[in-house]
Amino acid sequence: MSTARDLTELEGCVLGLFWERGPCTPYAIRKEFLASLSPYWSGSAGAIYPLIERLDRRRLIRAASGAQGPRRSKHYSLTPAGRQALRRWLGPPLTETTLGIPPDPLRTRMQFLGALPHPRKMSLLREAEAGLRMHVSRVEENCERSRRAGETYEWLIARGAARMLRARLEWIREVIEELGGS
Amino acid sequence: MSTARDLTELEGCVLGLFWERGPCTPYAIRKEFLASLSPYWSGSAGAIYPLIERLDRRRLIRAASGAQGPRRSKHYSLTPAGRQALRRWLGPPLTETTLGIPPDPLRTRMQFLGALPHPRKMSLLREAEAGLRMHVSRVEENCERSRRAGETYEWLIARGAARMLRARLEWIREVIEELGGS
DNA sequence: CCGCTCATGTAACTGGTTACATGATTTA
DNA sequence: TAAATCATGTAACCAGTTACATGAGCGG
Repeated sequence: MSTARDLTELEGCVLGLFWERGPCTPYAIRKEFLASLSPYWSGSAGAIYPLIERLDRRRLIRAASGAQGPRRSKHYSLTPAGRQALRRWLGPPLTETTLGIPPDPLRTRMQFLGALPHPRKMSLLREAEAGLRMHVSRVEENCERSRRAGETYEWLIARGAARMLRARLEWIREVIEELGGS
Repeated sequence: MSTARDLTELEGCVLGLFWERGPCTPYAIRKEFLASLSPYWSGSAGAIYPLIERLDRRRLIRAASGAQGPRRSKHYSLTPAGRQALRRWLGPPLTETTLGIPPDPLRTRMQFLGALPHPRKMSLLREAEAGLRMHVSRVEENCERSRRAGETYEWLIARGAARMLRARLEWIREVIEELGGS
């Protein structure tokens, strides 16, 4: 039963954050996204606040009854239904969208590389390599930091991101090698 | 000059396809997306047709003047402005969004794995491993096929996807190893 | 007390999804 | 010729973006 509309990535993620940190304010959630290293999570106010309201209306979170911190900020926390929705969102089962080839705007662009004159093509590739190298090192620092701090999950996540970035970097090098003399 | 609104990923990609294949019908473009191995590209009619119209209105493509194939299908082709827009979209420069940590719904979920009871957690991980393995082998076949056919770009793209999937697979194994005992 | 940033919101827009509709062509 | 599927669309909806607004609290 319960065809209660599936959660979006952002919704699932917000529920997850409420689970992770217990009662907290919308802004605390929002900051999490603002601080994210991935540009995918914008944390724009126009996304978060209406979303919180939605979750509230669906009784997946509720304004924490107990007295809260300093002043006038509404704290929300996960309801049992919310916890269940979170688990459902996590899976199993995992969907095709979760497991399949993830989108990658860089890869997409590479497909049409031939539309650029050779010099520009090469400078694009060099820029990509440099940028990726920078991102890799930044994420790997992060990785190291959370490992030292013993935050297992954070560490695993950062590691996943690092592996992905490194795969992209090695791939770009392969592309350069392949197209270098064309 | 020309603050002509940036192209979306889908728009850029469609221009790229017109570049790749020359004059063709909206449906031919659409089929390309429908055939994609990545679930990210849905190829829904409601996305493609209005988009084609948009590109037409912006003079980035135009209905091919010459006589076309069999009957009553409008062929479009890239205009010079369209070609330029494509190159601009490709870069350089590359944006943060293009180079930064790409979104990965699987990685996102892993962050909240702790919300699942241990057995369910493990079965989720096993499902992920199995699914990824399947995807990897499927994409690697593709890779091999295009290598044999000598389609350099297709091959590079497939290779990028394969590397990404393999990175995810290895990562999931690492997660399993790390969490296996608890 | 003045101004800055915090925290919460909202209105307008936009690109993409879902689901349906419709003629044209092919196939059984 | 009847049924299927090709090819093109469209209407309603929806989540997220951009840009603006606002009051509360705090630091000079």
